[in-house]
Order: sequence, then structure tokens, then C-alpha cells
Amino acid sequence: MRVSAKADYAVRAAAELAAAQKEEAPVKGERLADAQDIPLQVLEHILLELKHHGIVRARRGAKGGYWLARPADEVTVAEIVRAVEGPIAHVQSTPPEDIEYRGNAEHLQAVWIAVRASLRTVLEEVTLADLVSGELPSVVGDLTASPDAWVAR
Amino acid sequence: MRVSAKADYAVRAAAELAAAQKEEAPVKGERLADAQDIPLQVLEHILLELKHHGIVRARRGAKGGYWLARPADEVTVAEIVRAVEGPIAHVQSTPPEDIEYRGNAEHLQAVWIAVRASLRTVLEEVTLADLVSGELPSVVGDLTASPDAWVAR
DNA sequence: CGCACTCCTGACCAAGAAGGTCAGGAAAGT
DNA sequence: ACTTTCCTGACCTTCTTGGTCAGGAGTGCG
Repeated sequence: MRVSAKADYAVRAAAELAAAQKEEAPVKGERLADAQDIPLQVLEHILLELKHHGIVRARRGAKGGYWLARPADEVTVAEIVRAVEGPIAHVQSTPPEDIEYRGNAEHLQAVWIAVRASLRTVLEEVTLADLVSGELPSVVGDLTASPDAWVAR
Repeated sequence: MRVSAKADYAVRAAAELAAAQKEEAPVKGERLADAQDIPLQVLEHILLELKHHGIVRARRGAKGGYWLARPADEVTVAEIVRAVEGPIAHVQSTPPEDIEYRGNAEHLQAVWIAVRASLRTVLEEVTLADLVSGELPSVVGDLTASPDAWVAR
């Protein structure tokens, strides 16, 4: 139930790309790495994965670099997390809808499905455009409104 | 962003204990292992952790076994998951409220906080009593109502 | 008491993931 | 040609996961 460094890095790098989208020129990996304090070689691997998933594009050579394949308001955080971490909220590496629970745990499946659905309501709602503008969807606002949400437990 | 086998096992075993709570006699580890198809030795380690967290109690010897330390409607799934997996929704092993984001990723913190909060709305709401009775809280009902929630993405 | 029963605990293990580094190849521009 | 920058795979160390093994310690009963 944790977020990997890779996913965190990927979203941060993508946010930088989103912000640079107006510039009309590719952004070099090194600039992204510097801006977000990510080891360059790690970042390159991540960007490659994002490219394979059709989220970013790239060109090599001088004047080369990376850019988003789509407008920033059409790329969700969920997509990026899935690209680098795989499916969200799997249980023992299998999707919750494929698990059969026995005995008194029968209804546990619905709980895991609800867990996944609740993650989706956040991750699929937030786009890179939201992220860089700071105008987050209302679902995020609602969830972060209580001071309770900001303390560990 | 996945649920470990251990967490899944722990909740299932706890559900069995919740169901057996009326019986007034401890439940043997072996019976739990059989009922939920969990390797006995793995289960014992898990139950030990749950015991250390004050969620279950145990007695050894003949007539020994495990039982819930509290009524089933006072034990949430969140507690059990935390007992065996540690804090929910940490990023790179640090709680999201302790991370400082720079540049265009500044608002990512609020997103991770919202992710954690949304997990809590499910996991802290569902008790073991809910789980065995099948009368899940409305938040689960709402989230699992759409057929969309039941398909992979 | 002696003994069977059951939990308790730590050591151990293989496989995989996480996080990161190294080194070289392949396109693009000047 | 040559530099720049992405592309790719190999490799490394540490930690986690899921699981097994073996023995110790408390509990109840004949």
C-alpha cells in the first residue's frame, strides 16, 4: 500500500514536461533531473517507460529532449502510475475481481474493489494540467480539507 | 500500490476470528489455516504480529488458540493492514506530509495526501463485523455500485 | 508429575523488486 | 566528422516477500 520512488519520480518529471509544454521545444533529460532532483540515469529509464506507454515522446541529438505526447489536461496521474508500477491495487499480484474468497472472508473482495475504486476516484481525476496549475479537482479538495488527513496514523 | 499476501491473509484470518467470537472458546491456528487456505506457519507469524499490536489474544496448550482482543465491530480493516504492512500510502517510505516538493510538482503532496485519505475512508470504515455479516458500510456500496469498478484498467 | 498440545520465536532461504550505476550504441543536428 | 542526447541492456546491492525449519515455552489433563 505504498507509492514507489519510481512512481513519484515519474509524476514529478511529467509535471515538469506539462509545464514546459507551451515552450514548443523538447526538454532535455538533464534539465528534468535537475529540476526535480532525480538521478539522471534513473530518470532516463523512467522516461523510456513513459515513452513506451505513449505518454511522452522524445528526440535524440542536439536540440533533442522529451515532451508530452498529449495535452497536459488529457494525461492523468493514474496513467503515469500504471505505466511505471503496473496495475493499481492488485492483491498478491492478481486483480481483486479474479479472487475467490471463502468462508467468512467472502465479502473481502468487495472491500478490495472499493479500495481500488477509491484510488481511481483520485488518480484518474487529477491531470498534469491540474497538478501544475494547482487547481486540483474538488475530490482532492474535499479529501484534504480536514486537518486529520494531514496527520499520520 | 498493491495489497500484500500478508495483509490479505491477516484480514481473512481476523474475519474468521470475528465469526467465532460468539463461541466463547479460542480458535486453533490450524482451523484458521484450513478455513482460509493459508500456510499454517505463515499464519502463525501473522497472528503473532496481530497479537503484538493488541488486536488478537492467544493462549497455548490444549484448549488454546486465538481470539479477538475486542468486539468485532471495534476492529477495522485499516488496523489490521497497518499491523502487518506498516503505514498506509507512504511515498518512498516517508509519510506524504513530510515530503517537500519543488518546482512544478509542488502540488503533488496534496494528491498523495488525498490518496491516503481516500484509502482511509474505506479501510477505517469497514469493521470485521461488517465483513462477516456482509453488511458493508455505504461508502463501499457506493464505490462498488458501478460495473466500472469491477473491471481492470 | 508427566505429557500432549498449541502457541512463540528466531534463523534461514529462494526469488524478486527497488533503487541505482555503468557502459556502449544509435539517431539527430551542426 | 563530431557532438549532443536519447536508448538499451547488463549489472549491483539492499530490502521485501512468501515461505519453511527447528526448537523453546506456557497450558491443561490424566
